[in-house]
Amino acid sequence: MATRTDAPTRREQILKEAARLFAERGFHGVGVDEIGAAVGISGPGLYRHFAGKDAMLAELLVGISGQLLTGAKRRLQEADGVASEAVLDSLIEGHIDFALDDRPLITLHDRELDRLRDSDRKLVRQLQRQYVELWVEVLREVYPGLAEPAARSAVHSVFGLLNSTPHLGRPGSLPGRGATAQLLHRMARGAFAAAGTQ
Amino acid sequence: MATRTDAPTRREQILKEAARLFAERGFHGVGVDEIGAAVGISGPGLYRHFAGKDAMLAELLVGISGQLLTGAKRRLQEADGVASEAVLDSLIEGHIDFALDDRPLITLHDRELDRLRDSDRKLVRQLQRQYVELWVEVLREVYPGLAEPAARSAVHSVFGLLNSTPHLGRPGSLPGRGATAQLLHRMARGAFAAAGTQ
DNA sequence: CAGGGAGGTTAGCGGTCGTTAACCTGAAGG
DNA sequence: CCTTCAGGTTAACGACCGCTAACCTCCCTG
Repeated sequence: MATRTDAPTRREQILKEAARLFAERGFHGVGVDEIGAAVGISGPGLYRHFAGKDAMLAELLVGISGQLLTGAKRRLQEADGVASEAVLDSLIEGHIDFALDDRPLITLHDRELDRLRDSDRKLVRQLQRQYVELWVEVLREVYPGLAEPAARSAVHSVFGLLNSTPHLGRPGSLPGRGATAQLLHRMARGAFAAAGTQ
Repeated sequence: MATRTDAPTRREQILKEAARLFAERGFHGVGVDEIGAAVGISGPGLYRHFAGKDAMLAELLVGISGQLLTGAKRRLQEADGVASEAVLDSLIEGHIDFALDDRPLITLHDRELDRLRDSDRKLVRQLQRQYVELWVEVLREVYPGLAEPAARSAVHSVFGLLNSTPHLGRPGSLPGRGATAQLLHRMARGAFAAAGTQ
């Protein structure tokens, strides 16, 4: 884990605030002036850092999809030779960490995809598909009887389950991050088990 | 089941098309001219049927929440004296039917709530909360060991699982409606079981 | 110390969008 | 047969929004 200690760049500040605002009010519901104000500059000032409002969304969505995929690939590589069950657990854990720590991004991820330029959307879709296929492979190792279409549906459904964290109330009304993560993990495994047996 | 056989009113046509468009491109991403064109009239023509664009969204969201709650109450009443397990199954079945048959509405339901006027949003939230509480009660009858906060989290998560249907590809690439419904049902039960035991 | 680029500012343009105004039309009712 | 009204139409207004233009001000560097 290469933890960042240096201060975030202006670009990163902007992306973070833009993600929050987009998640709260939707891409079209947020003006560039608001995004600028959130980082203490005027709206047009943003154009020193991004080609346009679309470019911010694109960078966010490509970034999320890429991060998820990269993280999953790393987990798979690290767990070479390990039991499939443990790999599946590792994938679930990674996704939960992401869902709990980057709620706005998780929200955007499946909500504003259609607002992207064609080329960006295709890229994001491709990354997402790879991520799903990776899960499907591991899942079918754990449950060999599971047909591929059913496995894909099961993976999408568990993503829906894990990505429900934004609906779980503000962080604080929850029983605590650890307990929530454990609950989600158990439920995901339970859902997969129910999909894979019978 | 009081199946409608008469032709849909103009209002209903508009609501249906508006729901589809809002789900596809977001509330702010759709213009009134487009909604009008979808039912064969001009944009301003809509104002003979609705006070404004906001009013369409409000009616959609209030309608969804009300329908879900009403359906759930009916199911609970019909199943008086029946085992809690069967009641839970009935709730799940009802929610799945809704998610599979009214995908655009399911999408809107948790996506565009913040675009509502304060009073409408409060109403929708109240209906949603009642719906959740109803599930929580039944769930805790089936799994008495489950604490209330955990039960609420579990219910929200299972909603996320069931509401993932829009991500499962167009209806046709699926293994068939019946099979999909069964898979979702099994996974929901599996997730609840995992939440409720240990 | 000159100069140049990075990173701001404000003013304003062009387009879009929700909404209103004014007008039209066909069918129903007395 | 005249009236009324539900349900349309087009034109246009005002607001907002993304983006560009033009300008300013540090700070770094040769």
